[in-house]
Amino acid sequence: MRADATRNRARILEVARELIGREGPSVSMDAIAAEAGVAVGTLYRHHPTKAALVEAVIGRSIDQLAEAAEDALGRGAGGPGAGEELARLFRVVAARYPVDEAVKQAAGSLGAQAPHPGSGPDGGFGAGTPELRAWRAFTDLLRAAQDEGTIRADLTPLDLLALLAGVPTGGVPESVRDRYVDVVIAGCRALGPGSDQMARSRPSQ
Amino acid sequence: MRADATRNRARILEVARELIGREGPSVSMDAIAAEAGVAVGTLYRHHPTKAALVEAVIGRSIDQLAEAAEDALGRGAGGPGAGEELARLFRVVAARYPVDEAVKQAAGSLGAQAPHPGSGPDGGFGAGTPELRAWRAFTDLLRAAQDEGTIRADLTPLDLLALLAGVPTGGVPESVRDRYVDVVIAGCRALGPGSDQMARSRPSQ
DNA sequence: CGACAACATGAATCAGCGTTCACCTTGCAA
DNA sequence: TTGCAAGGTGAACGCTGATTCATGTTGTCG
Repeated sequence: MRADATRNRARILEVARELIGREGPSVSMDAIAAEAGVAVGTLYRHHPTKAALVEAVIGRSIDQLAEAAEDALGRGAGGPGAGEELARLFRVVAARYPVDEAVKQAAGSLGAQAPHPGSGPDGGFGAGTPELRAWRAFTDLLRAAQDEGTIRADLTPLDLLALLAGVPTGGVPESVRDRYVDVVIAGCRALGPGSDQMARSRPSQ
Repeated sequence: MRADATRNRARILEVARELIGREGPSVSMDAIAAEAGVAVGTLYRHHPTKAALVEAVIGRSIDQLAEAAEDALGRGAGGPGAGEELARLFRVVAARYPVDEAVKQAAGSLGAQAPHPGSGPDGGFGAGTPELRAWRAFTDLLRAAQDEGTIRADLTPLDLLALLAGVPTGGVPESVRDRYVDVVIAGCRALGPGSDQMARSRPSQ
């Protein structure tokens, strides 16, 4: 593949992500092309259709989300901090999401589409894809938090994604957004006895 | 006003609400007109623009939401059941929302748009509108729940609307949806014993 | 340095959608 | 019953935006 092609491919994805995040998935191909400094035709060389481009952007974002989960797992695994790491992860992702509305919607529909009963351990991703590795981290982190009793046991990874996606972020000031995240995190905490202990473990950001 | 005009006006609103709920605010005016059994021109006779039509639909929905709140207030006022009534209200509304995605978005952006500091007691509605009466019920119900210590004191009515709007409902089976509502409600509950201090720092309407 | 395949260009095409308006229909008051 | 204004109709217009493709440009390999 030619060098300029690779460069353009990267820049297109980057610009597309920013514009889709800022103005929603309805940005025109022309706008993306202009911002990227290429002609529309170039967009179509790398992505057969607009839907494909959007999908590529979303895929990359979900990938990054899962990688952050892998990081968190690395820090919180084995120890008692799984729930805390999950909360931190929520904050990080939510903070990044304001420029990423489209991804939110995608994540939400992920939770909607996947057949909850038998979605399997791979979350619907093909075996061997880079997503799979990171997705597993996300799943494992959740399981660890549930095992230690910090997070409600009846929540699936997809539930978490969907809930996270539901946090209203569009145009909301940071302080308010944090409050929303707080609420959702608090709601994910395990109920019943012992929950007073968790009151103390409020996300210390 | 002629009889058939009134009939059409009602039918248009009804159909518009259903279609917007089912397919999002991007349904074409032609589709609405066809489903309602009228010509496009008739739509424009009653609503000067598409945005106006959508706004009318959304307004009616928010109105109904607030009226349900008034009901709940009637049952839970004065007594210790304010928080419980609020939870019930959440469930009712969330159950109705699956056919009402557009309203969700609108409610969410409501929370986003309103200048949180000084949005006043009327939630942005004009004085004297039917919305105002019902909106107040919603506000009062929340305040009652906060005073009795059931709901976090730092949540405003708009926050509740936004959070409620955030519950993913699109294509989600009822059982899952209920779980999501559970999480959000749980998150809205007042925190541990030491947190009642915040009651005083409630944003003053 | 060629030469060629890969790549980029952007005007043209096609489709959908909001909106308008000149022209019929019809409820209803006189 | 009749007149007519309120109401309804739907083809036409203008615009936006996705997609194509004939043509021009440029990396890169021998």
